[in-house]
Amino acid sequence: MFNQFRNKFPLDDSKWIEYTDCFKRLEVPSKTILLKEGEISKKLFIIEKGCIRVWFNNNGKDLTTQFFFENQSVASIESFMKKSPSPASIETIESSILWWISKNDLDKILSEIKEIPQLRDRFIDMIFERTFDYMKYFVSFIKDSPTQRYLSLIEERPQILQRIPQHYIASYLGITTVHLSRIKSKLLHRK
Amino acid sequence: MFNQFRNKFPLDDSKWIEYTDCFKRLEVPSKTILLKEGEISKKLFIIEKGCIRVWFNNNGKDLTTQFFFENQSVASIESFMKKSPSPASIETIESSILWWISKNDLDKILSEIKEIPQLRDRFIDMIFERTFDYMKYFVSFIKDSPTQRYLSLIEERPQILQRIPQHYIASYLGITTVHLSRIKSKLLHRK
DNA sequence: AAGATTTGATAACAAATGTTATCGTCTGTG
DNA sequence: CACAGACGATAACATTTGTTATCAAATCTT
Repeated sequence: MFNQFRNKFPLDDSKWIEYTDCFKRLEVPSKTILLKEGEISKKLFIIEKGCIRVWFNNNGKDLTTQFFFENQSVASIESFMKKSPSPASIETIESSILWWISKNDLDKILSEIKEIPQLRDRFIDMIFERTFDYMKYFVSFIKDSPTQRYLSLIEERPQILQRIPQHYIASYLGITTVHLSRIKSKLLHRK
Repeated sequence: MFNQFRNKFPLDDSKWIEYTDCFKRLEVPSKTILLKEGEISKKLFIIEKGCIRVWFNNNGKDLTTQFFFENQSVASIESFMKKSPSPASIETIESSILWWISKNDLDKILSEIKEIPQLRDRFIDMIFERTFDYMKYFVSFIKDSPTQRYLSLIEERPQILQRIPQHYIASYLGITTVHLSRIKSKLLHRK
C-alpha cells in the first residue's frame, strides 16, 4: 500500500518502517459510519479500495459535500486539526479497505518531517491547494445552476457518475433526487 | 499604521524599518477597481480606512463573495500566490485609505520570517483559518435558506448591514435585490 | 436648489425547485 | 425462487426565487 510513496521521501529505512507501522488496516462494509457528526476526529483514513462520502445532517436531509476514492486520504480536517466537534459525518458508500493513522502518530510524524524544508513547503502548498479547492466548490455553487453543475460533474469527475448512487449525487449538487431526475430527462430529450 | 504590530514581532529595528518601508500609502474614491478579473494580482492591500468587496462577474450580474473593513488585508489569494489570472475583481465600496505591498517585497519578507519558527507556525495557522472560513461560507450557502443567511448576517456581522448598500448584500447572499426586499418585509411584518 | 443618479420597495408574472405520492426495476439475501 | 428494500422515473401541486417594470426616497453633482 505505501510502497508507491517510498522513493518520494528522503527518509532512512528505520524511520520509514516506524512511520508505516503507524498505519492500521481496516475492512468495512458499505454504509459504515467512520466519524459521526459531533464527534472529534482522531483518525485520518487512506482508501485502498472503495469510496467514502462526507456529509452534513440538515433537518434530517443529508447534504454530501465530498466524495473520496482509492488512494485519497479523508478526515474532517477542521475537527482533526483543532480537536473540535466535527460538523460532518464520514461514511463508506461501497464496502471498503482502509488504512488509518491516529492523530497522535500523525502529529509526531508531521513535526519531524517539517524539519525537512522541501517537505515543509510541500505541506504548505497542499494546504493552499485545499483552500483553492474549497473556493472553487463555493464559487461553482453560487454561480452555476444545478444543470450546469451536473454537466461539469460529467465532464470533470465522470468517476462520480459511474460509481455513486444518484441520490448521493443529488445531495452533492444540493438538489432533490426528483429534481436531478428532471434534469437528466431534460438533457436526454433535448439531444 | 503599523505601530500596532511593532511589538508583536521579534525583529530588530533596522529590519523593521526595512519591512515597513515596503508599504506604500494609497488614497482612492469609492468604486475604484483595485484588481480586475483576469489580471494577475501583484499587490496585497491593507485597509486603514474604508471598505472593499471581492466579486465575480457572472453574465453581467455580480456576485460578491467577501467584504473587508479597517485593518484587514485583501488580495485575490490564489492569483497572488500562483501568479494566475484572478477569477475575481477587487473594488472599494467607500472612499478608502489603503497601504499596499508588492508580491516581490512580501515574498522576500515571508521567506525571511519563515525562519522564525513561531512566525512560520503562525503563518500556517492563518492559512488553515482561511480554509475553515471558506468551509463555513460554503456550508452555510448550501445548507441555509437566504432568509436564514440574512438573519445570520444580522447576528454575526452587523457591520455589514450598517455600512454596505443593500444590493451588495443581496449579491453576497446570492439573491436579487427584489428578493432581499421581500425577505426584509416578511421579517418585519411577522414581528 | 434643480436635476441626475443611486438606492430600495412593491406588484405581477415566469421560471426553477421542492414535496408528496405512485410505480417499476433492480439487487441482495434467505 | 421469492420477497424486501434500495433506487430511480414521473406526475401533480406548492413554494421559492427570478424578471421586469414602476414608483418613491435619498444622495450626489453642479
